[in-house]
Amino acid sequence: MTIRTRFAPSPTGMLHIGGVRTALFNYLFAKHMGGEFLLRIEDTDKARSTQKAVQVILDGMAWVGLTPDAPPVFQSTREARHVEVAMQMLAAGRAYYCYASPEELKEMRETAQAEGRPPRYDGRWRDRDPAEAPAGVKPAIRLKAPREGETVVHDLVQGTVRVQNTELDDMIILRSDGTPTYLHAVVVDDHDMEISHVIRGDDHLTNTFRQVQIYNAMGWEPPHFAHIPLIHGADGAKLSKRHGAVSVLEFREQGFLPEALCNYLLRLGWGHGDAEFLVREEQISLFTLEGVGRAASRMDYAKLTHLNGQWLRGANDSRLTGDVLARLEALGISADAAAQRRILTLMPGLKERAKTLVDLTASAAFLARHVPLPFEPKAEALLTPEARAMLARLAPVLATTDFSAAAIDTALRGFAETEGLKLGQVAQPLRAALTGSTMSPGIDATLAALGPEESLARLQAVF
RNA sequence: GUCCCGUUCGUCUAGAGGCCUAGGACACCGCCCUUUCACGGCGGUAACAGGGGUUCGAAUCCCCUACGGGACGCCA
Repeated sequence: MTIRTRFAPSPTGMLHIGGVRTALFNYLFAKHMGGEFLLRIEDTDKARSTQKAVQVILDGMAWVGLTPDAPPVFQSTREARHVEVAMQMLAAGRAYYCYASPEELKEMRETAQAEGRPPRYDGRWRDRDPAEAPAGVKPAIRLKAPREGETVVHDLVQGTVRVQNTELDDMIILRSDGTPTYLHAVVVDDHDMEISHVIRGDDHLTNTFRQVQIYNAMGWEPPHFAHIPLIHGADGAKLSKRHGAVSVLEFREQGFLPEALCNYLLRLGWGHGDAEFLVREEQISLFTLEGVGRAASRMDYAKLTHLNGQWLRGANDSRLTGDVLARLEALGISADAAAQRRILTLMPGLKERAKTLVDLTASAAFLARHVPLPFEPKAEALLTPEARAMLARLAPVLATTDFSAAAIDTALRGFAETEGLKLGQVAQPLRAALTGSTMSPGIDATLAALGPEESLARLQAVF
């Protein structure tokens, strides 16, 4: 049997980070098993679904590198099939028309709650002759669920979970307007798409019992289920906007690399020994559902940030430079060809110090600026009259070097010695004059990246 | 209210009856490295929710309690 998983988001306008994790688990499981990963857009709620919202999902998936193995399936295009299956169930006596009004249903729920019973449909049309149907009322179609025994789900994460059938009621599969309900559509689609493993958030666990009943009614083999815990915010409550970023787009804007985000999301609720830093290939070979925890885990932005720093350090310099350039542009700082070269040259030193692309951009900005440099207060303070005089003596010394990092380092050490200064006493004012800041990559590398003309111009500006 | 699920350092986790004096990572605190800031290195603080069993022996198995989460729509 082919292993086939799917990620089935509804287009609500954003791709939630919890959804990304669900998608990642589906993807890794499928790849680990040598199977396929599919995408299904659950756009049956016409009011909420827009082409733009769909695009957000597709872009987000592409960004995190979770490419489905087939074009996405749009649930809205499958309505006729959902109806067809409902009709088959009706014909087979596994479903029935229900003419109960919304008011009746509301009343049913309220009295049940008041009596301490679970709020359930009482099955009043289950065995009634359709001839008794009230005139002019369009019926919904309900599943004729078993009333005795229990329904069992062998969940690959949660273990065997069973529920008494008396706890379940006859769910609606087709609304009175003829449209399928979500629970029904999902079952039909998963069956038709030949999904072997349904891996989804554990908020769907209780839905699963009802879905299994549909499989049973149709005589279909249900897929394997794996319900993974949800992600919570730092306070333990369901992750929401007040906890910080939740949409993948926000993480992208905040300067996180997709690799880092995926790495973090994987480690959230899944572990494999002491492994922390994992590239996609390792993720695929190591991922199993047995490693998935059963408890919800809390989002920890600090750890994500740390991981992002690690990924940043390992990232390709020209890739990072490209991103930094785009971000500088967005900040209104345009980098000419020379500035672009400087950024690329200094990138190894820059990325070592950054945690996010936002940090990285901020630390690279000085390379694109021009002579009246903006100075941070601390940098300004370093440029005392004595320091400026010292830099004036230093400039000609530097000018004699070939401006390689090594030559600059030698020259600086020699200069400090003749001046009777510690290296730091030379380097810090120098750094301030060149960068406008008190921190930067090594001063030798910084000088080398800036080049002789620009470096000397910046020094002259503070004499 | 009813049903379902869960509970190891602050957080993410390792741990499948003796290897646990409970390991790693983030965060935090020291020290080292050092031209700044980072990185890196070394060290430290810090957890088996509580109570009963079972067993020679329990973080690991069972029960109860507490707490947390989820689900109970003609939403998805």
